[in-house]
Order: sequence, then C-alpha cells, then structure tokens
Amino acid sequence: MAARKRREPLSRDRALAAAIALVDAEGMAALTMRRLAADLGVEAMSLYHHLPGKEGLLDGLVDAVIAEIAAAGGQAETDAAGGDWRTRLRLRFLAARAVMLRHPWAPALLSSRPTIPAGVYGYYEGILATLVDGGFSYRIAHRALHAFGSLALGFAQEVFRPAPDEEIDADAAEAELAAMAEQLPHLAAMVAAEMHDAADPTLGWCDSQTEFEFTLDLLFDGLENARA
Amino acid sequence: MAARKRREPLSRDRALAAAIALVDAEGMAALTMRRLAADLGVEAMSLYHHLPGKEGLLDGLVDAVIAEIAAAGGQAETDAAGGDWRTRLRLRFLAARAVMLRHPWAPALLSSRPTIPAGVYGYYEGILATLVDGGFSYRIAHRALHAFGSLALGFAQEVFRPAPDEEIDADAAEAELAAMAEQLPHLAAMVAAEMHDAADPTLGWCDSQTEFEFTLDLLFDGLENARA
DNA sequence: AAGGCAACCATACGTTGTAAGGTCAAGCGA
DNA sequence: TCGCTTGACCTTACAACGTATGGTTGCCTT
Repeated sequence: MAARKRREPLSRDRALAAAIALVDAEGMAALTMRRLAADLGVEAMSLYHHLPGKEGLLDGLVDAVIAEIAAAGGQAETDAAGGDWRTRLRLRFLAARAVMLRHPWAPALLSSRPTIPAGVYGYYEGILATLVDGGFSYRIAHRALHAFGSLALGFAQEVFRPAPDEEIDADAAEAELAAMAEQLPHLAAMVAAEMHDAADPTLGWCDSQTEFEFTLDLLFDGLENARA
Repeated sequence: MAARKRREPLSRDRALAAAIALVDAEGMAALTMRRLAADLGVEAMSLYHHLPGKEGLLDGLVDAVIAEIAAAGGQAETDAAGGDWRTRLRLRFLAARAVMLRHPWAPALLSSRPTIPAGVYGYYEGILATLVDGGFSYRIAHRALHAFGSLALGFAQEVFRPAPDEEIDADAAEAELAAMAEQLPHLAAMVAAEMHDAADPTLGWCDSQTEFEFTLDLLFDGLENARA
C-alpha cells in the first residue's frame, strides 16, 4: 500500500479529456489554465509539461473533435457502403452533426482557429473519395467541398447564435410581432406564416435539423446536375 | 483663439470610427480599450462615457459593418431593379462580399457574437422581399434564408482561415505533395489536377470568388426548382 | 548510496477589462 | 460676479488571465 503512486501522473490525454468535460459542462469561457488545473487537482503551471500553452490546448480540443467526427463519419459511411454518393455523404454529415450537438462549443472554436487542424485532411480525403467514386471530376468535387463548407463538419454556419432562450410570455411576443409588422412586413409575415407549424411561438422557431437537411439536399441536387 | 476647444469632444461615432480604422490596420487582437483610447488621444476609462464596455464596442463594430453591408446591398438591388430574383440577390450578396473583403476581421467577429445585431433584421427583410416578389412561399423563402447562411452577408463560412501565406519554395511543395499522395491519394490527385489552372502552386490555390459564386448558383438553381 | 530527471509547485510579471472616485472646465441661475 | 451643477476626462486600483523562471520532490537507475 505504501508503494501506491500518489496519483495518476497526468498526461496530455488526461488533460484534454478534462478540458472537454469542462467545456461541455460550462462552456468555453470556463476553460482557463488555472481552472483546468484545479479540476485535475494540480497547479496551473504543471499543465505546461504536457501541453504547449493555451493555444496548444485549444488545438488539442479541435483535434479531438475532428477525430470524433472522422470516426463517426467513417462508421456511417461503411454502414452505407452499398449506397450512392448522396446517401453516403448524407449519413456522414448527419453523423458529424450528431457529434457537434454533443459539443455545442465546437463550431465557434473550429471557425476561430488560425490554422487547419491536421485531422481534417484525412476526413476530407474520405469525402473526396466518395465524390470521385460517384463520378465527379476533381474540378467539381473541389467546388463541392467548398460548397459544403461547414456542413461537412456537421454544423450550418449559424452566423449568429440561436438566441439564448429568454423568458418570453406570449403577450410580449405578440406585441413584438405587431411592432415588427410595420417596419419589417415580409419578415413579420414569414414568422406569422411559419409559426403555426412550429411548437413554440418564439423567434427561435427554426428547426435546425430540417434546415440542415434542406440545405444538404439543395446542394446535392445541384451537384447531381453539375456532374455532367 | 483662446476660446478654442481643447479638442474634439469624443463621441460614440468617433470612437467606433477609430476602432474600425485600428482593426482594419492591425487586426482584432490590437483592439484593446487602452490602445483605442491612445489612438484617440485619451485615457482608457474615458471611453466608458460613450460606450458600455468592450462588449458594447464590439457590438458597435458589428452594427457598423451590417450597416455598410445593408447600404451596399440596397444600392446593388436598386441597380438591378428590373431583373429577376436571382440576379438581384446575386448582386446584393456580391456587394456584401466586397464589404467583407474590406474588413477581413468581420466574418469571425460576426460569427462570434452571442446576440443578433439589430441591423440584420432590416437587411433580411430586403432579401425576403426579393424572394417573395420572386414567387417564393414563406416556407421556402425561410429555408432559403437558412441555406444562404453567411453567403447573404458576403462571406463563405471558411471554417478554417485561408492559411497565412507562408514562405514556400516549389521544391518543398513538391515534396509535401508526394508525401501526401501516399496517405491521401484523392486529395493529392485533386490538388495535382486543379493546380495546373491556378496561378500559384501552393495549397492556397482556391479562388474564393469562384467558389463563392459557384455555391451561390448551386443554391439558386436548387431554389428555382423548389419554388414549385 | 548517489546521482539524474521528470513531474509538480510557488512566485512573479505584464496585460487585459473595468469599478470607484477625483479633477476640472463649461454653463447657468442668482 | 459668484457659486453650484454637470458631465467629460483622468488616476488609481483590482481581479483574472497566460506564462517565464526557478525551486522542490520523489522515483529510477547504477
């Protein structure tokens, strides 16, 4: 018993796992070197023996997410081995989206990174293989990759965050809609027309899953035409 | 002469203008309260009489950019008053893109904002009007807005920055390509196939303007079909 | 037993945003 | 003209951040 190690010796992987857990639970803002170290029962400076600074920590997070996406995407693709290129990519992207839903902080982190994470090359290779296998020229496949953009990684480029669900009573929403109707008639009409089908009467009535798949199919249809 | 004001009395607009100039010239990282104050010949805390803190300053930047986009987009749309919905939106989005090229920091800032800037509602109203005028139902128009995503604001969701042009000699690029060919055959083949048409032999050979317009047309074609 | 060598910690520095309160000049009613 | 208010501007100070530097500790090897 006396010979037992005082504690697990800490490592890059353990640090990254703790960081992901922390960020999943409390968001990016909570991820500071001191806080992460505290979660690991250690002092801040000890992290520097396993990670090259904060920037390196973020790179590690990104790589971890990409790896998770690549794994899920690869699995999805082999599941659909017999299908055509559309369904194979479709499943792949939807699998990636499932990963992103588990890590809501990931899109913002990915798009803020100044350098391309190494893992994405392998991931894009798989997508490209599917496209080429589906009869696309490199030229069109190249443009397809650009067109997919962040969809390939499982998230639509929601330019603005989906508005943290604030306290809303129906009356206030009604009044706001009325005020909007004057200056923004089309927008107000659209909300009015679409609201009837959605569950809640707030401005956050967009069903991201539906939008995601709609855009996907829009692009797929267009690419199908462009293949010739 | 003695009665002349000691200096221009500082204002929200003057502060915002200075902030934009600073960020245009030196990037987001250079925008600190102290630095901005120094550029204005003032102390940091003086800014708080005209701006509600750093976050409010960023909101101000965003609003300014949105206003610039809305102005450019509105101008473009009236220029194309006679055209169909595609060309009207096309011109609008390309005008927005021109604004973004003047402010390379804007996309990252916009997508990092936690709240939707007030100005975008008016901007989207204009787009929506064009769509409805073009015969779209609110349902499809709504989905179109989502599908456009950041394209409507003039930038493709470049998930990763376009790799700051590093020093590259042709030999190193060649070697890198050879190494890539083993593990990433399709990617390597695509680069090889596409490189011949591009100006420079680097990995940054993508012509964003072309990609931007390709994606735009892909979506437009798909929407044209969806209109029925 | 002696040395080496990681892993870990304590302290400290510079930079950030900003809270709290002070200074000073312009404007205004008496 | 005096004195008061008002608001723009400044000074100081603080907490939190990332991290450079230089200990201290305890296992491993010889």
